[in-house]
Amino acid sequence: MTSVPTENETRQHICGVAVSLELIGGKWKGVILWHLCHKTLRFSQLRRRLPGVTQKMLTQQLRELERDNLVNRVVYAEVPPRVEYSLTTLGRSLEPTLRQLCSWGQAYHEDYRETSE
Amino acid sequence: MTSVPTENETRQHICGVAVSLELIGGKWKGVILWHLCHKTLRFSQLRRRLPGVTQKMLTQQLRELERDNLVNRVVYAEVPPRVEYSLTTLGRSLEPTLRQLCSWGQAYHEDYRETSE
DNA sequence: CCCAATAGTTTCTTTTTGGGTACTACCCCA
DNA sequence: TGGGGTAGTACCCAAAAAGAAACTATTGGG
Repeated sequence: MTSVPTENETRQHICGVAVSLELIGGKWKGVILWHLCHKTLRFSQLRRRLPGVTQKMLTQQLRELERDNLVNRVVYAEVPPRVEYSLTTLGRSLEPTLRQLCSWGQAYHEDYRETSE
Repeated sequence: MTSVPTENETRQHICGVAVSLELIGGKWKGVILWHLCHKTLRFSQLRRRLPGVTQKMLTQQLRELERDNLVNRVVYAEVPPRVEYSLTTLGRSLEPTLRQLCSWGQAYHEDYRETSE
């Protein structure tokens, strides 16, 4: 199971790769999840870790991750407000994949700097 | 190395996850690579395996994958034309990651069908 | 002579994604 | 009284991604 699709198995069989990429693709989601792998973070901490993200984008992406059951959002009724984001069990199950994406991407970046420099 | 970034390591250190997702993100690239993991395919074969893809999108995505050194494009000077796409060594190094994305996505799809049905 | 098949390109349009700016509410603190 | 920190919303706009449709070249086959 979950193997490369064979010649005659390509019918209406949902592609797991497509499903995953719909959930963690886009400019911010993968990176958000990766930071939350490390530890629970509040909104402003996450924001500081994502150079260039706007409040709107961060909120939006977090809401979608929450909707997709990858991230927990916990609001503390304090002043100033505190909202903490953490991975759900399902989100945590992505950790090995994120780890691989991270190390592959770093290796790529190191080996292929020349193309962009 | 390639671990979850620690509190005081978050400076200008490129995020591998972001690099990877830039390369394999989008609606088609991951799936294209996944099919090419299995075997070399010509344009029309790939097209049939990607329900809904237009010629334009497929060409465009393949050109980008080629530019990023993940895919080889070999043109045979025949009539009718034949162009074969295969993974480069670098592309092949993504196989474990794609495998994980695939099985994670399939599991997600099976467990969370209820939300969309 | 016309059609089919392959691997595209071109142009136009729509949809999705991302981003800028301003605004809110709450309370503490000086 | 007013500024700062937190976690947002609302509204509008630009850019990028995706898609639809029509067009090209080539040559073998009927």
